[in-house]
Amino acid sequence: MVTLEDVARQAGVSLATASRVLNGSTRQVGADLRARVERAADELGYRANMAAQTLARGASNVIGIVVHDLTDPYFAALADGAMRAAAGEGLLVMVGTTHRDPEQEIAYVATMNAQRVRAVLLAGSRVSDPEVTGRLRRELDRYRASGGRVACVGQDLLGVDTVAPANYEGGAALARSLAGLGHTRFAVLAGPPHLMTARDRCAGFVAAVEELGLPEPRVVHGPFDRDGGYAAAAETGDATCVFAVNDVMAVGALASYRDRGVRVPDDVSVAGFDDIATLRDHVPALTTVRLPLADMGSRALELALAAGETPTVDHVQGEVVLRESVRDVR
Amino acid sequence: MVTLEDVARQAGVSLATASRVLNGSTRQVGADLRARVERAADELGYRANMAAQTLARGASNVIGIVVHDLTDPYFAALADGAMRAAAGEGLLVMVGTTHRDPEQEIAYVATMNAQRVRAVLLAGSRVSDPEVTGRLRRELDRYRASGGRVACVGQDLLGVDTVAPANYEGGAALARSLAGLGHTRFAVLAGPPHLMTARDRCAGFVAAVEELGLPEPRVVHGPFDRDGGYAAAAETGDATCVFAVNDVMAVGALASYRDRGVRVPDDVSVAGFDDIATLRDHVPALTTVRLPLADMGSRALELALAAGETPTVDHVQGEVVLRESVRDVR
DNA sequence: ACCTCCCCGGAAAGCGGTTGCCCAGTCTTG
DNA sequence: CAAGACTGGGCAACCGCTTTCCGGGGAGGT
Repeated sequence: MVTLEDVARQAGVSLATASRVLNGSTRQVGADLRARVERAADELGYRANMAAQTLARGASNVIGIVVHDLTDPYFAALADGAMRAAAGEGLLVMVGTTHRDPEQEIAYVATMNAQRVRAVLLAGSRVSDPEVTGRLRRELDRYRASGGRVACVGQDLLGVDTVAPANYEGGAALARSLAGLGHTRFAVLAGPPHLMTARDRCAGFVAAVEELGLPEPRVVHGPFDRDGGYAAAAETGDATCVFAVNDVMAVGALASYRDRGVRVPDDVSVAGFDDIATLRDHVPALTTVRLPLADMGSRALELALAAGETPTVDHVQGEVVLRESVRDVR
Repeated sequence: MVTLEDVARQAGVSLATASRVLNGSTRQVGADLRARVERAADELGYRANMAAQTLARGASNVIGIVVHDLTDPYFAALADGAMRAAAGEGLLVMVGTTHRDPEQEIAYVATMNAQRVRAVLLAGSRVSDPEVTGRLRRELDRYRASGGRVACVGQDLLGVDTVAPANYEGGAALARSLAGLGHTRFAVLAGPPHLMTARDRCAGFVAAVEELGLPEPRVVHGPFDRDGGYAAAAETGDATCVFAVNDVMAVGALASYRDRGVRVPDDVSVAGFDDIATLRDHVPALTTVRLPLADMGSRALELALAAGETPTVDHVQGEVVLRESVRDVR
């Protein structure tokens, strides 16, 4: 392991000079010494020890991102947006995946605190359990107390900078669009009852439907993933239009209908939420609410890095995208 | 920022004792002192500074993963597998995305070396440019010279532990299966010419076709992504069966045919490679070569962590999965 | 010719932990 | 009961780098 000292010795200069040459400094170093140091470093294959730099400088150039599941394209897109933004700032990214375990999320915040990362981004839905949220919040406070910055994508209930997708409004807008096509009997594949994102989307949808004076949608709960959508789709009764609270579930629902010989959109219309890029070529093309996921990720990083006294909440609107998975029944 | 010293002072013990209580050690500490330290740490909200620990211990508990693109489900699955394995070992993961820029890949290796990560996993196809590969290799050697471990998913040309999907054999097996269905006129959406993974899959396919005495497939190059597949599909001539060297391209090709009114599989059969989970509900269901991506990711981590004198190369076979996107023309 | 100021090099004090070593007290054990 | 074996606590020397402060020497001013 070659250290700065080795380089300095080989170059015949002091540690200070070598440090100034190799790792940036306001101070100038004479051209000849500078060249000597650079040559020595190159010959020896020197790489600065970042742990030492972090310790000495008291600040690291790493940020942390905590997501539920990288194989879920929703989080992948979010993470990618944040990582591009981070790369633009010269920051490295440390990623944690919780696989939807809130305890893991708390543990990751603690770990990233220990890493003294510059900022932590929490992506993914909060759960409604106040006890868990409280513990997470305490852990975040502890981190912020020592100078850490935090931003969150999802619900605004941690008292930190947040990029909040308009889940409720998106659900409502979608409901109005679908009703506009003449649908009256709706069902919602609502995901887990405690997951805020799922709940808000569902609630917005249901509220809008009722506001239009239409019959209350049947709400079917289940897991938030493809298989959850598949299973829940079996219980949509006589609804002519089904809203799955995310695209991945919607795709599961489509598969379920296909397997059972139910035609989409002829027999039943299906809509999702998120507009996942990987799923855009699905047949039938999925009606959905588009969220600018990559932008949301990079925006979250911006928020975290900006000084911000009082927490900013960025509401981002979704855009209803009507595609062939829904039928105009007027 | 609360330090160990603060905790020690508050607990009225020495630094050494506090360290032994809080950050594990072979040495025992008396029950009363232990309790005092723990209480103090909790009251103060102490979190060990990992940079300091890394420096003092001379080893970090972080591993690095370098992928091309997280939003590509292939890499997401690989990364997820590796991350699960890492979590099982109590390791944290630092992720770098190169967006297919080989220079970025080299830069990330340098950075992760600086971070003194325990191991680096390089996922994603190597390119055939020997100059770039040489520089990457030198950077890796530099890292390994200082005790770093490296494993790679893809081609075995860096002289490190490698998980090598049998791209050539997979392509060949697929060709034989398709020929077995009676197809004779093939085309290959071959991706970029310099990308090893794409090249191997294509080469295996072409070789098997020729070995069967069938006419040489038409090979169309283009980008390795969805749009590349879409564009290339326009140039498949009179082929009755088209092999896209990955699933994402295949989906692009399907979209292209759909847009042009070419029916799949009636007019043309389409096959991909990888068996991406997110795409399994695609219609028509994609014939492909299944790769156990998550396993490959975790296996790569294992290889990297194992002591291994001479580099191990793990060949992983793909499995042809016939689905509706190909037609039996016998 | 002298003084000041600036520029650049080096010595050394941290940054926040870990751990080898010494030491006092308590336990065995012959 | 003396002597060796443990136990558990603390001191202090690092780990590799940054940065403050000090000093020497050359340039510029008078």
